Amino acid sequence: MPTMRDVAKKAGVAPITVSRVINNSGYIREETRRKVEQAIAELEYVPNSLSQSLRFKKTNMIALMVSDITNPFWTTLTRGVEDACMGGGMNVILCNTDENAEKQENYINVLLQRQTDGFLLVPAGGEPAVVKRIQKRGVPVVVIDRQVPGVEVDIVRSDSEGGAYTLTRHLLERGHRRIALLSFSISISTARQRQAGYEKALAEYGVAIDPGLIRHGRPRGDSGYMMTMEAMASMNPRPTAIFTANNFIAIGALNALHDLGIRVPEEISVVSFDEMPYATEPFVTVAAQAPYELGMSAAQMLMSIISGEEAPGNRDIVLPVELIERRSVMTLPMVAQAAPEE
Amino acid sequence: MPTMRDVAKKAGVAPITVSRVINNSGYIREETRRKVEQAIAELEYVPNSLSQSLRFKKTNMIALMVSDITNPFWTTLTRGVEDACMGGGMNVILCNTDENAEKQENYINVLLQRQTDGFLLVPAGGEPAVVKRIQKRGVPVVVIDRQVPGVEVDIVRSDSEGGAYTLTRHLLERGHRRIALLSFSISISTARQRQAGYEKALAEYGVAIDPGLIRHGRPRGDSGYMMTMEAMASMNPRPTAIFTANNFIAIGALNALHDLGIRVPEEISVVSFDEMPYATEPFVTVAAQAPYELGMSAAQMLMSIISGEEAPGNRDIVLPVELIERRSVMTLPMVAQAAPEE
DNA sequence: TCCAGATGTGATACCGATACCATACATTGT
DNA sequence: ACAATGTATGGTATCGGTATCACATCTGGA
Repeated sequence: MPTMRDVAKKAGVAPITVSRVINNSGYIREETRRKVEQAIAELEYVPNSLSQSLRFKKTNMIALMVSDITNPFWTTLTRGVEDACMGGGMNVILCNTDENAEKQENYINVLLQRQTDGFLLVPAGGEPAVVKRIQKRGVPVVVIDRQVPGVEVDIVRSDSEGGAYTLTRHLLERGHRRIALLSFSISISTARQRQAGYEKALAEYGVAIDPGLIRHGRPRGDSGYMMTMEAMASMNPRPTAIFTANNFIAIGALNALHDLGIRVPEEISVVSFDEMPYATEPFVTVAAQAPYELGMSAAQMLMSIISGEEAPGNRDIVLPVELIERRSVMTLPMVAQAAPEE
Repeated sequence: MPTMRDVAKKAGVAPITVSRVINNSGYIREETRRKVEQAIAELEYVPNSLSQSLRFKKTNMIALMVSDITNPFWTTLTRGVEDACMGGGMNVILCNTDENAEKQENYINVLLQRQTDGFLLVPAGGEPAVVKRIQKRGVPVVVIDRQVPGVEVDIVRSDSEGGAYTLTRHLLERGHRRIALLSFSISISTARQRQAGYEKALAEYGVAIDPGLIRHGRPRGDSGYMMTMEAMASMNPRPTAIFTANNFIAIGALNALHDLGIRVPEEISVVSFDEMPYATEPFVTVAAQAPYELGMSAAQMLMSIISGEEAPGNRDIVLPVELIERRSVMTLPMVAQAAPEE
């Protein structure tokens, strides 16, 4: 690994002159530049950015911490972040927390030591302490997807409540009254907000909230499968529709229903939050977030905070969610249905 | 951001003493240790690993460059790499090349500048130059998934040829003779080897290879969709089975068949390389690779090369592929079939 | 002719942590 | 009593690149 000094020796100049050639700064005679460039080429010299980062106190790296790298929602978001950073000359360090606060803690420690310029954080565990710890070090943070209570921080997220409201209402309008909600831990704000949207729509239709129809597992396929199995066995009478709070729960639920021989939508309707891009045959009616745009705008905000263009604050950017109607919802025959209370 | 000097000043000692406390090296009086530890706690001091890396010429970072981060195959592999590195105290930088040689080149430049300790590379574009360039700098590389011609490098991959042979034979045994192969660019060695396995099985059954049944697109869903649409329109007579060379092509193909109203397996059989973990209802017979193990063993090999336990070489580790039989293959009625030429 | 400014190059110090050597005192053995 | 060793701490140089200041030499205008 040749260093700048090696190049300088070979070209017969001082190291600083090599630096000037590389950075095109200051005055350089044409002949000197030629000599230096030739030495660089011959040695295949590559500058060491560790020393540059040390000098400038700037690494041009930002960390993106997501909760589940196997979920296309997060990888699509990652693409948005990458594309936004590409332009800004920033590099993205992608970290997978697995919704595990301890893993998240470890990553943050390592990344702080590495002098990461900024954090894009999908906070695991819903603990405000993590965010505060980063902020205390003076490192910019933008939170993605979730709200964190009791911290002043910029957030970019989707309209969970609105999307859940729309989906639930979509079911209510088609005659459904017993709607199971298969969700994940309410320590995550999106789970709370999706439940709030569900309850708001039910309330508008004068339908009492039945806690027996609500389950909280984890946002993963196996959990969706188990919740569905359990729900179909224990919910009596059986719900006419299932609302799953994310894409992976939906996939698990569909697998469970298939294994139980319950047909969708003939015997039960299914709607879900999140798009399911890898479904072999997308047929589920969903409230689709815009993960790419989410990543893009969060990254842009973080970069402009890092560069000082914008001050850190407590912005709350909420991106809209789109209802995509497919074939997983059955309209029930009208039997003495209450009108909405509007 | 406090530095070691700040801590030293606060504790009334020299910086080197702080270093000794942190690293538990040399002799420290108990009282001095206490003072230093208190100063560290009060200032919330975090050591700067840039300077450590600069000093030790070791960053404890390895780069993992995969071709498509939205594909669960690669994210599962990534998990294997992460888990292997966790133990070795290594951090993983995940990069997504999108099968794009230029993007790959950029990442490698940045990572070389950042003094990355080693590379786990899924080479895009099949060019040996990339690998050589890294090796020339003395940075260890382990190639994953693909062979690179004309380079001495360690490789960890799956048995593409064997898996394709098994799948094709599975179809042949069930009476299929017109088998379409929907694959991706033969600049990628796995595409060549899967095609070789397909052709080997056909040859054993005395079936002539019909180039009209073979398509080369990209390993993505949209490409699978388009190839299938085109194939169904142009292949005459229509093949009785489709062999897709990876999971995303399979998903695209299934979507296309669904849109064309062609039922699987009643009207056409489908087999595929790679597991499809997010299928709502996994029913395709596949040759499943073991991506987690692939990542794990590649990472372990790289780490032992970095630590000097093993020397870099040209090992070729080939992991077996498992045939998982599901419901996407129909046994054809036996009409004057040639016996295999064994 | 002489000086202001442009042009071209180098020496030194610094970013933050630590290896190496030096120093100083305490303890032990002979 | 004194060397040998153990204990405890600090000064300095170093990793690789670059900002700052210093110092030449050259050019053009008064």
